[in-house]
Amino acid sequence: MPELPEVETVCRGLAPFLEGRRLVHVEQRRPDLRWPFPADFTQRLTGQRIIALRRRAKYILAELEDGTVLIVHLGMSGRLLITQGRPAELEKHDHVVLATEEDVWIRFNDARRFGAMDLATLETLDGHRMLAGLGPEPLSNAFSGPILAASLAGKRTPIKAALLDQRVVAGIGNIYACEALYRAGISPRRLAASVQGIRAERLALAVKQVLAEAIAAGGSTLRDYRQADGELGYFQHSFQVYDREGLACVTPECGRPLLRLVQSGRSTFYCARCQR
DNA sequence: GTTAATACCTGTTCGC
DNA sequence: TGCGAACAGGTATTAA
Repeated sequence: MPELPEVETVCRGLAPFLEGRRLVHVEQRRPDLRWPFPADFTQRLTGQRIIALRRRAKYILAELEDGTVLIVHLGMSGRLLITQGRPAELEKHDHVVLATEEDVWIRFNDARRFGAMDLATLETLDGHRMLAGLGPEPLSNAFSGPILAASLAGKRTPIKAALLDQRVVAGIGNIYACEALYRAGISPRRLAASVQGIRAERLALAVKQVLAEAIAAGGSTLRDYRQADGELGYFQHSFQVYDREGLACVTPECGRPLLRLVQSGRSTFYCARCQR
């Protein structure tokens, strides 16, 4: 389930193989993922040099030499597989295949097809429907306690749901929403509007810490990608509450069983004692 | 205008 | 063992 840290890890892992490289092969193997590909998708990419690879929220952005920007979203099951040389055979759900002049092959594999690819230009990027309206990058100075508090003011929805709202802060998914709330000691059921002052400060800090630690953990797995055939998209990371229903709260003086509840159709994991 | 529910998709897990 | 139901979840769309 790629959230911001996983996407950042994928981006960093791909950059050495793609930045400054020319795409000599672009193969689109079905008409759509979550949405249809642009009609001229392969034509606009083939032969282009990639100038830079970067991330915005959960999107990977590849800037091409003519100003085109390839937008990639991994959805929830999207993976990018890197091989030196053409793969002997493609796997099921390999939907897009790219190759560089250096004979590096990259496959976008996405069983559930919640992923997406689209094209924009540097000029139209900010207004692109996938990117317009995104909130601040949580790891940047554009995100802080006061900014979060202002964004939550008046919101009559649980704080958990608000954290998943990409307009409030970009890049957080279900897992890191749970983890950040646990770390901040805030109940997922708390009204978003009531997260102000010191609580908003704690939550903003928790979001930054949880994401930064996950990126650091992902970075340590990148070394392995560079050696063996790379599968970018997931990495193992240990969570304090996510998917730990019934297990003991890790806070030393607590140890109570963690609970699960469903909020707007999503599982939330939390400790009723440590989170208020 | 805001918030909640639903659709999309398929591999995996669980209960019978 | 086999089968079907439930579940996972990011985001656009629809409903309330």
